[in-house]
Amino acid sequence: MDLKYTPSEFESGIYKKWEEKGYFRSEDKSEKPPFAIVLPPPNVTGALHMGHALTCTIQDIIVRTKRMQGFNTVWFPGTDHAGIATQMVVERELAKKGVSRHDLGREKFLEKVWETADRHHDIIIDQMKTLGVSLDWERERFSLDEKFNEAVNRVFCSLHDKGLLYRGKKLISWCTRCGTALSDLEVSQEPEDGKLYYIKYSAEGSASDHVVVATTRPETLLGDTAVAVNPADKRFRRLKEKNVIIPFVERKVPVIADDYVDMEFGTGCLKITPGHDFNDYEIGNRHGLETVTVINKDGVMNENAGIFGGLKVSDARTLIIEKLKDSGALEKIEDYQLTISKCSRCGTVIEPLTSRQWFVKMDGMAAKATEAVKKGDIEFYPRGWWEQTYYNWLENIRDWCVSRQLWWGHRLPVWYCDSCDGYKISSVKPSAKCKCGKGEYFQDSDVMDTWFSAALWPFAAFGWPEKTDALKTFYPNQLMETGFDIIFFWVARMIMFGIEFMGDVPFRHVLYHAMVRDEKGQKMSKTRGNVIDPLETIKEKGADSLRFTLASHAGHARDIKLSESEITGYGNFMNKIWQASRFTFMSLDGLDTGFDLKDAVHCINKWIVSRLNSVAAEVEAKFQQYQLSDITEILYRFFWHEFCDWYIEFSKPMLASEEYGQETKYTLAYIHREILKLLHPVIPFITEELYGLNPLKDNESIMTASYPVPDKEAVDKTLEGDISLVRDMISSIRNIKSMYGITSKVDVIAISEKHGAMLEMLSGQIVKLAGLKKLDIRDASKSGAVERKGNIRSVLPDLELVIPARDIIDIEKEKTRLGKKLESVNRDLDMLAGKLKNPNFLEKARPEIIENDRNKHDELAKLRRELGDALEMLESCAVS
RNA sequence: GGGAGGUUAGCUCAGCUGGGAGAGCAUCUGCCUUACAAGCAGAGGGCCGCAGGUUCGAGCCCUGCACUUCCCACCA
Repeated sequence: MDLKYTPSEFESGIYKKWEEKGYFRSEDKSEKPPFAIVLPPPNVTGALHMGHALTCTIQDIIVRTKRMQGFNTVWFPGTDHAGIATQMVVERELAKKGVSRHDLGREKFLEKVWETADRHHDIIIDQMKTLGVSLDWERERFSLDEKFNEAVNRVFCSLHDKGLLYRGKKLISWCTRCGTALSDLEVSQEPEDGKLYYIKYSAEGSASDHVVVATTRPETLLGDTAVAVNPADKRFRRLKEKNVIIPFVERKVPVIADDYVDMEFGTGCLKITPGHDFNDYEIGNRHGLETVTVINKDGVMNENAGIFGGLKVSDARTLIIEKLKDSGALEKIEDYQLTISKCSRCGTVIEPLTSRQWFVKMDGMAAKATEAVKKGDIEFYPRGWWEQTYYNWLENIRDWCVSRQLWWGHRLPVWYCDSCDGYKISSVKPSAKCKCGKGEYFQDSDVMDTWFSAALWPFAAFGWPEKTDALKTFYPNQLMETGFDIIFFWVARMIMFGIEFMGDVPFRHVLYHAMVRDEKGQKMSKTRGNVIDPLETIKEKGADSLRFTLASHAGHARDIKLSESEITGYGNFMNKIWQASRFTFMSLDGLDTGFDLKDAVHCINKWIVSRLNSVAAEVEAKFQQYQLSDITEILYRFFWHEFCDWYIEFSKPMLASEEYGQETKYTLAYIHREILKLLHPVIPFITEELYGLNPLKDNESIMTASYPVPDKEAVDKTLEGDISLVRDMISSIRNIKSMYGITSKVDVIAISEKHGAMLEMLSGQIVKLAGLKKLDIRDASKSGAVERKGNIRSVLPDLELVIPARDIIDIEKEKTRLGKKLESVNRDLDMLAGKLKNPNFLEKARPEIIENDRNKHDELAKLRRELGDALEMLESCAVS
């Protein structure tokens, strides 16, 4: 065994072994209870980042724990084709060579995309393996594979049959760069400095009369089909049922009254462009207005824009402003802070325009999805955090535009007739002729929103629409672990489709993880240059260090601030585990592996077993709530500050003793093995490596070992308290020695009523750990002969320590030390006494609280007496 | 505009149905004590964001405010 912890030497080998042995496998049919979780499929757009490392770590911890607990555990792997995102990555690559996707053509372009997707896929899988994920690789799927396509088509057709899918010409968000329609979610609002233009529209039949409208998009006036005012606005009464004339296109449009118009804003007069604005579109619908489209899908003004036709939107705007100025129709320009819609993928300004697209009706499914969470069929963790957000979104949901004018994705299973308006929904080309009798069917060239297929993961992954055993066993999944940023994109839609197509929710629990940020709390991004690369980190510090660090942050906060130094810090813990293991193994010569733990009698051995079981119970409780950060903290503390700092130190003389040697060796090996098991889900590599060296290992891999089940019988709180007193005693002596700068060994007289026997048993260790020459244990009832005067004293509950040190004692120092202690005791005591005197407290507080406070009070009172006594003796000492 | 978080030691965060503030890291001091200097031992450090209120008792509950992060939203 190496003297130092060097993870690079064993991590990759261990992973290979796990894979070869098939430890990640799950069974379609099994006697064991199922535990299913689907990995949120990473996009094949690039390499993994810290966010992926976090989600993988969290899921792997849960999955490994469940597997060791005896569940038929499946962690389902896959990657997502990520339609628009991946297509864009490839388009960018091509753009560097000056090639567009249209230059290549659909088929050639898709070949390129597949190449890219495959390349990224391989990188991603390798990265995940490096991190140690225990995904059931044999089940791996791709969201664009053939079987997935079947499932997607099935759902599409079925939605259509149910009347939940329709084709409609509506105003939609259009990205002119991507050349596709987008769903609401794919549009982000960004603040921008803009201008508000005040433009005169002259009234029909009156050369002098006019209205002024305020707009941020003057170029859309070409598509205006009305001007709206508030019905209550007296200023515009004269124009009721009159027309105004749109400049340039000289169109007469009506002045209409609509409550939507805010009298206070701008001029109180609103230009209505139903063809290019969502509000206007609705107002237009209310008033039966014509919709005029002036902007084409390529972002160029069309023939309806008159002399501006053929200009790009931005150029048209500049020119219009110029011409309005020239004609005197531009009243003024104000600076204005506006929010602008942009394509969340490429940042291009969104053009709302009317287009024929496919929509999924959402309200019915949304209601059921809301209900499922309200009823508790699905629970969100952290509890209650995202529920409100989820409800709000579902309650205000709009129909989902699922068609995309992209090439990379699931092709719509829609077939149009080339000679009439007829169409058919079908996964395969319809064999029959169209009703019209003449036409041939051709397939829609559009593809589906990526999230459409993503919404099927929890059941499509297990073979749906076939009724597979896997589906029967693993649906609903037990858990979905993901980022809260895709709660609408993905989680809500999985829930809706799950209920719709499987008749049950897709998963029981949803665990949301935080966003990984840099140490200053800023988002990690390449442009900021603050990215911590998981692979680099693993190479330098090992996967376990990274995993432990990430897990230590996996509480229920929304942000994680990650720093390199922290990962290094937890690397120290890995080394500590390594070193303690070295000690363990080198101490086990002559171990009887058949020893029965129940035969161990030494209080220290019983104590550490008790502590182990207490800790296992704590971990179990935290695991129930997915409080992984608490688990890492508990285990860190237990391993380092109890097992290493105290147990190992106490065990040293015991290991060599004739009487306790055997039981101590066994206990040491046993505790070591059990802690490794508790730690394994978090830090799988080092624990596997060390488990293999533990003579008590009960199988060839810790992955197949059983997770520690807390044994209540083994927990002895009294014993834990007693040992705690011994620890306090040692700490207290160390404290005194440190204060006085005593480096030599000292004598200590310990006076106790009840703890004599235990102190006697542990005297060897106490002498060593506290740095004593001699420990003299006396019975409190017969301690009269102890000379306290002029000696250093320390008082613990039922334990008084006297250090004969007349020659070194510094009266003033000692007075300060004891005085400080007394002060703090007095403070607590006053507080307690005050409480216990308060009739209101005695009357209203819960009895157990009062009882508890009384006990505390009595204990402190005793301490105070003894401290006072000690101080008094110092005084008399000073005098004499 | 609506909604949800956050504010506790220098930093990162825990703090249970309200019982009287904790951890890790960092800092300071002393130690190469034969598992570990990536270590051991000891110590210091807090108007729990501000102001009210409820209560015998508030870091925790209520109200307001400040700062901050994030969602959602059609004010031209």
